[in-house]
Order: sequence, then structure tokens, then C-alpha cells
Amino acid sequence: MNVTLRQLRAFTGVYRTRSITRAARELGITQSAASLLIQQLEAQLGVKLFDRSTRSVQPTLAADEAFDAAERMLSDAQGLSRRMRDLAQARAGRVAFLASAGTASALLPMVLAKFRASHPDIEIDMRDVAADDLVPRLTATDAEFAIGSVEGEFADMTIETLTSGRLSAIGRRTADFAARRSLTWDELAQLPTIAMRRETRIRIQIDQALSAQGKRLDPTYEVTLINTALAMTAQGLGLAILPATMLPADQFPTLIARPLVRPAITRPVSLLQRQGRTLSPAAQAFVATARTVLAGRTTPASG
Amino acid sequence: MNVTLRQLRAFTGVYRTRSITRAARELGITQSAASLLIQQLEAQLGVKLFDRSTRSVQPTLAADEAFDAAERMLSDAQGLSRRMRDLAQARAGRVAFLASAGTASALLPMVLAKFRASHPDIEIDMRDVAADDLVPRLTATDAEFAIGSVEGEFADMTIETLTSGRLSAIGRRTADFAARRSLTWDELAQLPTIAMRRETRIRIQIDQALSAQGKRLDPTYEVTLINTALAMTAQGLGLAILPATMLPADQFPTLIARPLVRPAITRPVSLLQRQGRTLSPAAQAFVATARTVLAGRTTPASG
DNA sequence: TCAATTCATGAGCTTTACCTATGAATGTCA
DNA sequence: TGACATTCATAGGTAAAGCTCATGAATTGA
Repeated sequence: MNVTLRQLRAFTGVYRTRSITRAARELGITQSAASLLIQQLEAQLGVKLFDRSTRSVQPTLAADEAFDAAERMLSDAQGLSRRMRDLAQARAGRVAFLASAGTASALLPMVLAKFRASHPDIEIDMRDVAADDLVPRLTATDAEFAIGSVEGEFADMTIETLTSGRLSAIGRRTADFAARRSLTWDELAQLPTIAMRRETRIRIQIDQALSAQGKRLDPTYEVTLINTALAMTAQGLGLAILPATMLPADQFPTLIARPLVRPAITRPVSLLQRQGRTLSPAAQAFVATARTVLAGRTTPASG
Repeated sequence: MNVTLRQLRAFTGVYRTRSITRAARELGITQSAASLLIQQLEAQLGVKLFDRSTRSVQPTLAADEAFDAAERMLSDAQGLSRRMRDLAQARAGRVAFLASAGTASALLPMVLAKFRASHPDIEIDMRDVAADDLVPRLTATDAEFAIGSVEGEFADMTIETLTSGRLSAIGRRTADFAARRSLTWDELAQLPTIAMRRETRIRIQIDQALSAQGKRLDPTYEVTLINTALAMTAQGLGLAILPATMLPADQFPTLIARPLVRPAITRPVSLLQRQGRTLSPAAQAFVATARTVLAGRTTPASG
């Protein structure tokens, strides 16, 4: 057998109290059990730890030396337990995840704010990445999950849609525009528009959906960043063509979104996880927050 | 129940090898036992430590955090065991003891030399003390034992005679002196002599023994230190009156001792220990060395 | 001398720990 | 694709350990 923490607990107890009986009471065991634990430890270490008579329990020099080491081990054990409990309850820890650039800028800030309010001590490491890189990066890095607009199936990945935004025209709140319930892509063709560049994931999706219907989008401006498109829209340069979920209402209070129809195109925001990999409790808490926050923003699929 | 070192050993093994089976082999237990230990630890800490399938065992983030703490505890445990084993085998440690001034200067140096040769890593703390102080100091300080000329009984002390020296006349190796087997105290009265001061323990013993026989000692010189007496003798100032054991042959090669008789007075060198207090293994080793070294020098009680 | 306290020990019971055997899942190679 | 090999999990049984209770021995204090 080997030294056990039980024995060390008994040892430090006896060392401090100079009494087997008192130490046993502290540990919630009987005096005889404590006596045995000390005997075991002495046999284990090959050293007498206490000179004991019925009337006194005197630590030996060896006990003096052993005491510090024993205390350190016990406090390490307690520290480990406490730390793990904190991790388990998501009161401590770190969440590393990937987010596509658009999601990170438009959708996640409010999730982050809510999460930070409820879990102030959890470190967050959000890495924004091109949408196409989400899956390869998730397999390669230590990120626990990814959030972004991804569709399809991937080996060793589970995918879950958190919310989905209808492709919309975003423009200034003019009386004319505000009156509209929706716009068709055909109507849009006659207006100045701002869309994402052709290489972007979102644009590819649009172009594919439209060409399936024999239509096409000829934007007045093409940009790379969502924020650029929104800023230009706010300046009245045209209507931004983006999922409605991508409009942060607080950043652009003058803008409103109206769904585009014929065809209606929806764009999911999905959560990607590696299969067979448990999320850390902190990450689980974050995902839960994301689910509730984003669920409130889902554009109904029909309408 | 609580976290055990067994569990931690299994944990670090699995963490390192990424395999329950391999870790079990390392620990010399079966795979199923190792599997159970991991499950226990997880339940204990409330945290999943490994994502395991039949094909892979992946540490979680919690496991990454726990690993260092676990390793430290295990190495502390090993360090404790090793340190205690060293103490037990007297390969390390410290011996603190008291010695009366005379013993310390004349008798113990050779014991120290022999002990140091066989136990080079043991620290020695020898405190020389007036003979009368041996007992009070031994009860009050952390010294483990005392060596000196003490007779009688003391509460809570065990006493053991290590050697005893006959009171002798020590002089230069002249043909005349060397030819003598012994001297009587009466013969001594006509010669120049060097004795210890009246206050010293050794002198008190001499005076008592002589006065019991109606005799007395009138030394030419009275000194405090044994070495002074011997140095004066070496200069031919007179015969030193000391126990034969107190003559270090290597320091004073020109001197020889001849026992004093009528009466023959012996002076024990004793080992004092506190009753019910185990000596540390280092101290036991030292005492053993002292016993063997000093036993060789004992003057036969009769002769 | 008696009562009280404290540590050690032995008997007996309960709990734990471990092993063997087996099942389930997954990756590999023909 | 199907047989095979590997690996982890689980169930059942047994050996070992741990604990309690009861008791004994030693020592202190009244």
C-alpha cells in the first residue's frame, strides 16, 4: 500500500491537537480509527511520528519535518476540489470559440454582454474567422465550438441552428420605406443597393438562390465588411442587402429592415460542435446564453 | 468520500498516456480498475476529465487544469516518503545533543569523526554545557540526549554508562614515570600537580572521595580547562589529575596516564535520555557510534 | 485508592477495491 | 462491406481494507 490522504489528514490533525482523541473528533471518526491511521502512516514511512503514552502525544523530529509537506498536499487537494467545483459551476474558466466575422460583429456582442453579466469571472476568447474557415479551424484549434452561418453536414461535427435571419433590405426609416411590409428582388433592381462582395459566403448564397430563379443581383456598391454596408446605408447611399439579424438596432437606430421575397432567402446562424467532445461547463453556459438570446431574434421561417 | 492519491495516480497516468489501458498497465492494475478510478475522481470533483470513446481518450480543459496540481501532490507524496526513508535510515537529518565541557573536548571528537565518516549528511549540533546543567537543559531544550559525567537518578530520565575512566596521574613519558603501574594519592602529595578548580564537578568528586578516607588533595596549580592542564603537564609543570579517558593521545603524544589508587576513583561517562522519547534514527546512529567508540576505551573497573 | 482520561488492541461487520468475464463501440484491413 | 482487433464500460463475486464497539492498560488527579 501507499501513503493516503486520509492518513495525512489524521496526521496533521494529531500533530496540531497533540491528541488522537481530539483529532478523531475533528475528522468525524472514532479514536481507534485515528490511532490506526497514524500507525499505518508510521509503518508506511518507516518512521515514528509521535511518542505517545496514554497521557501525551509528542511529535518526533520526523513529524516536524513531515508536517509541512502533509499540509501542502492537503491544501493542494482542497484547492483542486474547489477549483474543479468552480469550473463545474461555470464560476471560473475560459471559453474559447470561433465566430464568423459577421456573426461576431452583429450578433454576438449582445450575447457576450449578457453572458458577462451572469458569469463575470469567465474569460472569453472569441476568434473571428472567415465563414469558410469555421469548420477547419474548429477541428484544428482548441476552440470548443463555433458560431456562424454554416449549412450542410460535416464529419465529426454536430450542427444546431440558433437563429435564422431572412435576407432583407435595410434602409433609412423614411415614410415610404417604413410603409412597406416587404420588397421583392425585382423591385430592388431599380433601387441603389449595397451588397457584400461576390467572394463572401453570404453573397454566394444570394447569387445561387437568385440564379435558380433566373434572376440576378447587380448591386450599386460591393463591400467586404457588414459595418461598412450599414454605414453607407445610414448615409443614404442605398439599401443594404443583408440578413435582418445582422442589423444591430442600437448601433444604427435610423435603419430598419424589410424582408426580401420572391424568393425569400433565409440564412441560419448555427452552432458547430465537435462530436464526442464535451463542452466545458463554462462553454455550456455560454451556449445556453446564446441560445436564449438568439432565439428571441429568429425571423419566422414562414411569412 | 474524498479525493485519493490512487485516483490522482490513475488520472495523471491516463492523462499522459491518453489511454486507460496503458495507464492501468503502468500502475499494475486492470483496465477496469483504472476506469473506475477515473469515474470516481470525476464524480468526486464534479467535472468530466476525459472525453472517452472506445477509440480515444481526450482530456478536457478541466483535466488540463487539474493535471499540474495532481502531479505536484504526487511528487510531494513521493518526496515525503523519500525524505522519511532517509531519516529512518539515518542518511539525513540532524542530531542535537548536549555534552559536558570535558566530554566534548576530550572524548567526543573521535566519536564525531567516526560518525561523520559513516553518516556524512547528518547535521550535528553539539552544545557544550557545564556538567550541572546537563539535566535541566535536557528537559528544557530540543536536545535529544546528553553525554557527560552524571551519576544518580533523575525523574523522567534514563541513564546509561558508556565508559568510565579511572582517575589518573598524567605526565610526561619519562623512564621513571613510565615504569610505574600506578600511583597512590599519598605518593602524589609530594609531587607538583595540576588539578581542576574546586568548583568543577570532577574536583568535587575527588575531594569527596579523598575526604572519606581522611585524605585531601593540595594541587600546585588549579585550572578550569582540561586542555590547559594537559598543556601545562606537557611543559613539565607537574602531573595532571584527570580521568584517563580525558587524555587525547593524538593531541598529546608525549603524555601517558597512570591510575591513581588508594582510593581508586572512577568517573563514568553517561548517556542521558528523556524517558518515553524516541531518539531520531540519526540520534540512534550517533549513540550507537558513541557506544562502540567509547566502549573500547573503558578502564577496567578492577585492576 | 478510586475515578477519569487516553491510547492500543481485538473481534466483527460494512464498505471499498479489485479482478474476471462480458458487452458495446469503433477503427482497420482485406 | 464484413470480419477482426482494440478499447472502454459494466456486472458479479471475492478479497481486503476501514470502521466501530468493546475492552484493556497506563497514567494523572482527587
